[in-house]
Amino acid sequence: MENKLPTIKEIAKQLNISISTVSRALHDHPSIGLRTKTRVQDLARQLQYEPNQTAIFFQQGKTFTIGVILPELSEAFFSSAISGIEDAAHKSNYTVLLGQSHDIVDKEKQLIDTMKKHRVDGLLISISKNTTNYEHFEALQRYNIPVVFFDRIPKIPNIHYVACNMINGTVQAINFLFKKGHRIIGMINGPEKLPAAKERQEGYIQAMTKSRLKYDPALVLNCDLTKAGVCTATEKLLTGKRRPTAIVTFNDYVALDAVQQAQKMKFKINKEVCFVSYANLPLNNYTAFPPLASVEQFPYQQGQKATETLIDLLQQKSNSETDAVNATYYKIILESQLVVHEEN
Amino acid sequence: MENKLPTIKEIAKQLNISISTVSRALHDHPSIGLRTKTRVQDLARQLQYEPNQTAIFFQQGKTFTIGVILPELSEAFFSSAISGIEDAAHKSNYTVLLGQSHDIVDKEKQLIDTMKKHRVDGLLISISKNTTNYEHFEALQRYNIPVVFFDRIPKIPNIHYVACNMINGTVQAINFLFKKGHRIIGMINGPEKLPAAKERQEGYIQAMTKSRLKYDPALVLNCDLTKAGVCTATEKLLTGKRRPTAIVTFNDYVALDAVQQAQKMKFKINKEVCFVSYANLPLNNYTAFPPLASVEQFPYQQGQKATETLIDLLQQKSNSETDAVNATYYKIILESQLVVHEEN
DNA sequence: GCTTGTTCCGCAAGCGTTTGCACATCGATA
DNA sequence: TATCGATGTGCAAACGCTTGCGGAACAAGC
Repeated sequence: MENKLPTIKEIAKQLNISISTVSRALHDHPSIGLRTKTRVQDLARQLQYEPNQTAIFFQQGKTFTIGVILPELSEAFFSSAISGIEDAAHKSNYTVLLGQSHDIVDKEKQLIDTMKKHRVDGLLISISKNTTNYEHFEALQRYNIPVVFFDRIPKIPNIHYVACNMINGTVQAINFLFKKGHRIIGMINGPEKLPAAKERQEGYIQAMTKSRLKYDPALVLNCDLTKAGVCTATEKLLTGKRRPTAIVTFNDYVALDAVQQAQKMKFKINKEVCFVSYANLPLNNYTAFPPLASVEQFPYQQGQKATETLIDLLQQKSNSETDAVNATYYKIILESQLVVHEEN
Repeated sequence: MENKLPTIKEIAKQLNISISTVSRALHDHPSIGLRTKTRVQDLARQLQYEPNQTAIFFQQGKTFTIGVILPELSEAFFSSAISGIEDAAHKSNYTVLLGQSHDIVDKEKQLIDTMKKHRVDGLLISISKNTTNYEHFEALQRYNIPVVFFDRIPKIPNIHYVACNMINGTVQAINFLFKKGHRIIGMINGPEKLPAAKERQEGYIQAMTKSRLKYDPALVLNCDLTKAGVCTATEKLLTGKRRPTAIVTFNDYVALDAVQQAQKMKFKINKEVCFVSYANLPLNNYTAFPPLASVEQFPYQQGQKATETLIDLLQQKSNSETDAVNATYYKIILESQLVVHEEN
């Protein structure tokens, strides 16, 4: 029951050599003779020696850890993203330190602090939707710890980020509906201030004008994404002057709520009104009236890509000791993509 | 652009006092005079001093980090669990180091190694379903790093774990169906070797015998949880000699697949055959024929509880330096609970 | 005046590792 | 024989922080 873990010092003592020799032997340093090298390695194995990473972290000023801060781990989008992050990190021998903000700004700040204290090498952040002040992010720059934002991105200059272009997917969605003969197309969007909502609206406008349908603001409704909000919006659209025959909804859950509301109003789904949405969650395979199509945002890939660029950044940093204020900022945009569901 | 972060040494130099005084001043040590204490604290603030945690981790041999290893981050159950874990950890000022095994034994081993190297204070593990050899877990004991298993628990003695008792929930499910008049009740279970499946079956048998219904093994089918497997099982049950009027399924997804298959076979759902399942996922609110009821397993709470007991363990450990081989092993069982869905 | 007790502070060791540099040994070369 | 590369090894500093212990300075008590 030797409680103390073996150290190189211990090995050195037993072999009557210096600790530096042991260290080098364990690292296959060329200047160590074969004899001693094998002696050291054998004893190390026998003692089940494992280097104390905390000492190494400390000594090297590097932890091979990347911090991840996101709003809600249990949300499908983020749990896919974190999965991609973990996989990518693991591939490059990095480890993931995790924190969720629950969309609370204070907790977000706390987490950044914790991460800073833990001396993470870099940070991956998807910001809380209530964050309006970005000082705590800018502070990170001064600490020289690289950040890559993803999905939810603050409106500040000179940052790295990975995001998914919703405009393109939205255009695809509208075109899809247009080809099916729809001419009056509504949209139940998210909260106005949400960037994700703005992009969807922009795509909507682009596609509508390009299709020579006029853009009618009355057909685009913002809502708070609660069930009640969605129902209200649905009702408003379906009882409005120009009743849409198709509705694009902010995400799959909104679509489901909207479908329910439409049914309650005795509309025949897919006959009198049909839906298209975002996210493409697996549950679409099971619901009674899934949206006809859904815009996939590739959360796993976003997480993966964000991690890869962060690790890139870290490697650049350690290579160029010159610290050549490498003022290139990665702005990586994945394209969203419309997935049309089987029509059965 | 001072790249170097301030250290206590820096503060000491500027104030012309020793670093030990600075250290103590920053910790409000009683033996430091008020004057110097405030001087130090002021300068620290001004310099935006932050202690280097890696140095502290190293020095104290403690990282305030707990490692979490689970099979799949993007699965609803685990993402809820990790959410509970993170919340509980954060409350006690611990941070979460994350890894997913993807149910691959080798990756699980690797992760344990990484965690060990990172000198996590403790470990939370839900084992890969392919893990049959438990040596790598037992090795942890020798390193004196406490482990709390949750949900998926290895069959080895003397471990701490948190789990959810599925027997009780299953009994509730069967009783629920019994009260509704069902007398022939089938079960589409998971893979035979899966402990979760065994428990469900045990609950099934208990409830059936207690209700004076005889236990008919032909009514309990194992499947591999793929869509095809579920369909086969469903078909077999519904064309069998004793056709069940109700079926308990391994989880909500299985229920949905089974419902689809039953419909394909022209059975009227909820009339000729109805379903009860496990997990109680939110998607049940949206599907055409959700199970009548679902056994909730409280993943968030399981994660939370596991984290709390782990932290308990850690505190005991640091308190009793006596290392009084505290041979009490926590075996915490949460009760699952049947949630009956609105009948509308 | 001497002892005793406070109050405040510094010295230095130690945590485990890496690494620049110096040094010893030795066979080979001039 | 003196010089010189190799080749192999050790010394010691450094990373930033905590903490046991010793000690200076000063006031109070006898």
